[in-house]
Amino acid sequence: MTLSEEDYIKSIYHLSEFNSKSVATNAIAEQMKTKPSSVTDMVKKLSEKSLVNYKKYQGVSLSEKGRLVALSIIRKHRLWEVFLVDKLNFSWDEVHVVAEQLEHIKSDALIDKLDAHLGYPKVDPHGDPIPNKDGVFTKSVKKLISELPVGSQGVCVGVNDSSAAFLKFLDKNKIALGDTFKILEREEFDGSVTISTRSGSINISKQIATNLFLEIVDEE
Amino acid sequence: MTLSEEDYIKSIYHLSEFNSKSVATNAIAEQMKTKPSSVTDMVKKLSEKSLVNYKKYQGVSLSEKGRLVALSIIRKHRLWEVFLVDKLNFSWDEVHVVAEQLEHIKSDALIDKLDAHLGYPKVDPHGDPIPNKDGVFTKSVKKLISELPVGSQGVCVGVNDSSAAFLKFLDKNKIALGDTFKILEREEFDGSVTISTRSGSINISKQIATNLFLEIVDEE
DNA sequence: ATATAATTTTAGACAAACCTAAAAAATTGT
DNA sequence: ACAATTTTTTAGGTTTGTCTAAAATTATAT
Ligand SMILES: [Mn+2]
Ligand SMILES: [Mn+2]
Ligand SMILES: [Mn+2]
Ligand SMILES: [Mn+2]
Repeated sequence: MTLSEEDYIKSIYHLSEFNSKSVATNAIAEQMKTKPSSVTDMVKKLSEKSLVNYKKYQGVSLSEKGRLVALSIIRKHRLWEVFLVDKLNFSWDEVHVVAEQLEHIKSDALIDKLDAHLGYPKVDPHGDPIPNKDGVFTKSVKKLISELPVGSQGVCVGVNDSSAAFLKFLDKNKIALGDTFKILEREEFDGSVTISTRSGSINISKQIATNLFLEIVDEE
Repeated sequence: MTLSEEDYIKSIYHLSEFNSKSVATNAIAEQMKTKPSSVTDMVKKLSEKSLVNYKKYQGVSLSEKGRLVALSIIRKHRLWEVFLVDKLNFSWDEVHVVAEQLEHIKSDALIDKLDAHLGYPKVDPHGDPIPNKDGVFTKSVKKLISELPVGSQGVCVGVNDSSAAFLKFLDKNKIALGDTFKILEREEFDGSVTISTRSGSINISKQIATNLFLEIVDEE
């Protein structure tokens, strides 16, 4: 598999991660920052290799084989992110671009040993699950703050957007994974939400609320 | 710089490391496992970029700019090798192929932090020096066993051949970097050498003797 | 010195991954 | 229903790095 093929496979995986339907050529082009015609070329090649299901004009979806390839790249990406943060002291907003390169290094022994060296982590620095060798991972029961009712309380376990801009914003506002938040109030007008934190309560915009995952704590 | 350009630059560096003359097209082709015509193409491109000095039919040599590029890749290669051996418990015969990929990862911050994480090592697992950021490294005063007179005593500090086959041979014969050897006898007939080790004395073939470096210990 | 051999370069092709422009198909609005 | 718009594909080209075969140059041997 070439680097480019791997990035396309990963892109298709992420685009179909939640809606499960087939992915549009234009959507892939946008995510990969290429032109739709380039996507068509690549999709044909991936189809030849039985990595995707493709019929002209009908969009594309990963085959089981393609899904496993995607998960093995995602496994590598996230393990490297853990390494960069835990061992090399990168901050969580810097690791994505580097992991984007490291994920393509080909060596099973390397990933096995890296996994062991890191103590078999289950999630990456952004709270995303790390699949095991066989592509198995536990999808945690996390919900976006924007989708939770007022009164909910939970631990912040992940971000929906892992752009450096968003992560730096969180750092600046002293919001980190592992923090416990309670949803105090939602403003119907603009969708902003007031949450309680260790250091008092703050109001976060709707955009922030749609990018922060909580794992609900039972309120007995 | 593309991955391929980097590998060519590194190859030219290694081929001119000791003889200092210009490097032949065929020599590069052999090392890179490509055809001479491919080398000519690439050498023209590198010449365009002022990374090498090249005149038709006259061979090629690195420019100062090219030399610095070579050393920065070698720095990355060797730092990754240290990481693989020291942190991930690879054996010294397994690391070269993986480092061959890792050396092309582009991130200055990554290499700086890796260097710090490893405690600023001066040599790689094969005894080869690690250049600093500016391409400076101390070339140690090591000599091949085959070039030393009988009676010399020194510490084994490096290998000339880092192929897995040779390194495994050394492991099997309990020869490791850091061991102290004394050259007891040289057989003129076949160039084999008898050396004393901790565990007695052994006879090594001329081929082995031309691939092991000693750093001479003053014999006061 | 000159024929022979080896080395190096050129010419022309190919695959991978991208592009632009135009054509084809699907979707949408009235 | 069907015209307009959007999406997707096709056709044809480019760049990078490779190849084979042939030509040019340099080195070697008698
Ligand atoms: Mn990538
Ligand atoms: Mn991540
Ligand atoms: Mn390499
Ligand atoms: Mn080495």
